[in-house]
Amino acid sequence: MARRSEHSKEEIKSMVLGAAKGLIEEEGLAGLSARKLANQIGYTVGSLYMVFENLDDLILHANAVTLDELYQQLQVTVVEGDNPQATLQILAQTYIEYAMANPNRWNAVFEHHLPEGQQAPEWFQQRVDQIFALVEQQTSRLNIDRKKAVMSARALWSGVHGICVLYMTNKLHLPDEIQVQSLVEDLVSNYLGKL
Amino acid sequence: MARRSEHSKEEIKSMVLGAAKGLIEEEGLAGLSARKLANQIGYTVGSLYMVFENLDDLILHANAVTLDELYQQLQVTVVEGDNPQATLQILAQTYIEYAMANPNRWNAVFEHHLPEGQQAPEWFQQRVDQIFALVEQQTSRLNIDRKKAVMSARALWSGVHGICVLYMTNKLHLPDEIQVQSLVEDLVSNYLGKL
DNA sequence: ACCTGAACACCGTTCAAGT
DNA sequence: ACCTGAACACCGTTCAAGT
Repeated sequence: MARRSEHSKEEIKSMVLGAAKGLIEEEGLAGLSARKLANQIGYTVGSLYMVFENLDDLILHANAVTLDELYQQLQVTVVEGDNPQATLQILAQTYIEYAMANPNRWNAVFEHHLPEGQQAPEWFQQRVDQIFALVEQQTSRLNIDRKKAVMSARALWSGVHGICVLYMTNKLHLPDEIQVQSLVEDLVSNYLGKL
Repeated sequence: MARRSEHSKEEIKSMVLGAAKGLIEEEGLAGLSARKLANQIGYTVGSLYMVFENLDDLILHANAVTLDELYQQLQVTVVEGDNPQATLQILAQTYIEYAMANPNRWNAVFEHHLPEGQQAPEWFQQRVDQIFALVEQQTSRLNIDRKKAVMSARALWSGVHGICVLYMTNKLHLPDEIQVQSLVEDLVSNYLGKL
């Protein structure tokens, strides 16, 4: 039993990533397993190791898809004419909207950790940088020097991300009268100095 | 083979939590396992289920110890006479210091997720609230109304936490000339409106 | 009552063997 | 060259059986 060659490596790769997307969406990262993936695409477990180094590599690729999708969504909200402050507000809101719309996939990006010493490969890090770049593009338009613009983008985006993380993991414990959205708005507008 | 009664349930509980602390510290949350824990305390796996509901319950308790320790460290840095702005800066710096000093245990608190629908028990949530309360105590001293003070505490602390998360998981990608500490300082001082 | 040890249903990863 | 299927070394959790 072997030698089927029904699909190219690239085809198998995208079949796996498609299955991974579905599994994470429905059961969370913890619900993902090599055997479940193999089963869904109609191959046996061993086959996964033909196209991915290991599960970590596979998850990294699945998370890259998520980051690309998020980047895409953020990008389309940027309107040329708007001032940077307003654009940053919109970017921040779009970010939590995306997280709330895709909780498990968004979570997977930050839940997943490589073993102790290892760090993510370049192609993955670029996906993260791409998003920071979108923010930096706006902070650069404020009346501040280059270094300050880089810092502001990091500080601001980390801040929005922090609210998102705690909210998504039920650790924010907001009183009912306060919405996450207004918390994000508050953070951004206060940081930028009341519009 | 059975019936030893060498230790009370409470004793076993704290032996397990001690072992868990060590294991997480050295190998991270992923390095924790029921068999390793049992081995370290000189009991068999089944015994763990005498004193904890399951591994999630056990981890929750281990994380509570971490949160208590963090709370303790934050609390001692608050000096009565200082103004709220300065105190908030100190709290924020102490927070990342703690995370950097105890990366794996700090990480475990936020890496750990309960299965889908479940949410953390009251006694755990209180540990999180306790820390927010410390921040709220300071924002309350600013010239703003009650609701704004609650929001500021959440927004500010989430922001600091966000920087911490991305930094600790190597997703911040800071240029060498920028320190995390100055990023935190920047976030807090800008949010509070340049001291 | 306390604890064991074996069992159950799962994991990720490897690799000789089959086509 | 491609893929399988079985094996290996692990998991968390349960529970009859022993003292």
